[in-house]
Amino acid sequence: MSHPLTEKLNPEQAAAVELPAEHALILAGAGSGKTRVLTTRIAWLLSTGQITPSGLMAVTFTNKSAKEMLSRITSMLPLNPRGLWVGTFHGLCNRMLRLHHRDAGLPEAFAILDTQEQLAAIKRVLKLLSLDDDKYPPRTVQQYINGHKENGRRAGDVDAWDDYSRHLRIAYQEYEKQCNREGVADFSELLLRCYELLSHNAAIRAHYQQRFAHILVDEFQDTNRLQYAWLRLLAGEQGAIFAVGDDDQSIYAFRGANVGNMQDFQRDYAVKHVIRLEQNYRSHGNILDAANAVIANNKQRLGKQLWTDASTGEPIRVFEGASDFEESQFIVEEAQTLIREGMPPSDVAILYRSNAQSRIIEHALFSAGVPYRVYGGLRFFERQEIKHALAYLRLIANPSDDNALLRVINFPTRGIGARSVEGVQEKARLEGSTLWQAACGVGGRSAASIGKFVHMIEAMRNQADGLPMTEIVDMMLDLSGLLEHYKNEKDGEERVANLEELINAAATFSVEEDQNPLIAFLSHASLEAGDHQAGAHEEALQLMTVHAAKGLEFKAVFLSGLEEGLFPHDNSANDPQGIEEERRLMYVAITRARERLYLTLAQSRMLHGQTRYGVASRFMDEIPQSLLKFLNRGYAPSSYSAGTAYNAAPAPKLNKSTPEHGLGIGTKVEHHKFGRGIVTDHEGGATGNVQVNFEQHGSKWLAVAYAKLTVL
DNA sequence: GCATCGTCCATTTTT
DNA sequence: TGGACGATGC
Repeated sequence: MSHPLTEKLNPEQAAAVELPAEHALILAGAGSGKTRVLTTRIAWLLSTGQITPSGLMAVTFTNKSAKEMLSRITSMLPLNPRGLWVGTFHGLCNRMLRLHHRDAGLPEAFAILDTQEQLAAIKRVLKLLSLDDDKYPPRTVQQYINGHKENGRRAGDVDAWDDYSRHLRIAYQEYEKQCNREGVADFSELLLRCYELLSHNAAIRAHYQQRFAHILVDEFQDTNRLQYAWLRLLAGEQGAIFAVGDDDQSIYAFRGANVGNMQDFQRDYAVKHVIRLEQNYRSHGNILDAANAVIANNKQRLGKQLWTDASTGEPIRVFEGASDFEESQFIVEEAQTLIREGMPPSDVAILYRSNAQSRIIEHALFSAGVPYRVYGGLRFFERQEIKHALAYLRLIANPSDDNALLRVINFPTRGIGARSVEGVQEKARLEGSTLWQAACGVGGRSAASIGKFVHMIEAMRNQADGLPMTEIVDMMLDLSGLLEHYKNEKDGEERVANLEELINAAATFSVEEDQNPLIAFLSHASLEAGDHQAGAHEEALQLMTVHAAKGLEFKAVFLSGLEEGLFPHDNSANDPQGIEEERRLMYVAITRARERLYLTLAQSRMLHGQTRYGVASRFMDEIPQSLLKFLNRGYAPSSYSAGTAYNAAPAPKLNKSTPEHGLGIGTKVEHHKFGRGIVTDHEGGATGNVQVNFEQHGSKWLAVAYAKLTVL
């Protein structure tokens, strides 16, 4: 007897959907239908009457997946998505903080600082404290602050043991004060503040604990400690947490994600229900076998093995270019062939480990006239003109927002120079007030221009009251002179168009009845910076980093730059944890492909202005040779890295000539002890030394006369 | 206030 | 190599 909702699911999926109202951990492999399970679970809970829409919460990391989840739920059940608490961690915390802003100690119209704005705010703090930029780089301080917040620590909770750490703590402390004075919250603040709201306020905590009988979490492996603590607080004694995740796809440790939360969750709640979703509906057999083989090398795993009903499919194709140029060339030609044979360009992805690799590929694509789209560019709400417009809107909502004030006090220019601004800042510092308060009472030389600015903002505030959102934006663009400014600017057409698009965005933005539209719109702008660029679904090749590809799938995938140093990246090479994360990244990359996978690498690559000679990635060797098909001239089956590669196409030389001993850069050699390697540098002629990058033993300098190197 | 020059740096990134 | 950012000069 199965429920209609679960009829089309496999046994594990169905079992997960129909679990009792108790804590559960679903280990969902790549392509195993985890979103489907999550949304069907929600629909099942609702349609069987176990819960009402207001009794559940579903948390995701990105707006995209939150939207996806909502739309899938509403397609299964007739529901008003408004009442559902489905959203991102940040979005849901924001929602709670707005509802209880007084208890949370925040002004109603608190602004949300994005990463850039937080950095700007930190720079101001450092300046105020006269902390040296070189010794205390703003970015480091930012990481320090966010790191502590993500572990639930306020400045007062932080340890300091020497001058340096004491200064960092002071900076954190001052930053906290400044944010409170200005009524702003950064991203991690949303979470921490919400956590504190729940932990300090028993009534509010009890309310939500009673309300949310079911809490469903997507991408659980990406949660940080604070998010986990927040979930625990919300669940309380009665709430059931349904956590879905894949430890093998944990690739965000560098930004605080703690895979350990999965084990902690099992332990903390003595989770009885652990279900593995291992049937993959995405990729052909060979691709899955490769992914399984690679990830099997990781020690720290909860354990999973993907399988499929699909056929073995094609072999995985390997191409090794003599240079990065040749590699790109190959990718472009091959992609063109695929397209010619009828594959939709948007179903072909070119993936790389780091953004810098995209340039040469883009160049090749551009030269060949192949349309492509790079993910990860500037997003709508991050554009300069939009940021300026938003700053005005923020001042309307909350004039204490110093960040916003500084951004636009003299933009468009209105005769308030750096000196005048410093004057206001000094006054504010002395009075312990916000810039706005200081600006209101400014006298002296700059009084006139600053007074005009103050009056302008006040006029906007007065006019905005009661107006619909579009008219507020329209009025602001007019009174501020922003639109005028960009209209007069040469090449300003696109910016003008973007500002007009902002009016559109305001028009299509809908708010719930009890919300202040301006505040809601500003939250929306901060929390959903907007899709990367227009034209997401254009018929074009898709270029992106492996990180950005997580969650996506393509018929054909080119995975480029498979060299030691790049993938796995040098910076992760030294610690086992780092290598395991890189390997998970490799696993994510492989499992993006449905039917065809290309692995490409280059013997030489331009990096930081210098030619580097690399060795094939260790991850290549972890894939069984039987799954691979080498497209270049024949490779020996055991190891095809440097040593066994073809020796046609001499590697491009630096400005060094080949020395007498013949061991020029790029020569493949073998050493009796270190094995195969490739010459990467030399000095001192025939009696001198050569630098060899060995496959197994890394880079070494050797004396030519003694080393007994065999040229391969 | 803006342009230009030099210096420094160089995974991955959503909210 | 090239971009981003800060200091310098008009």
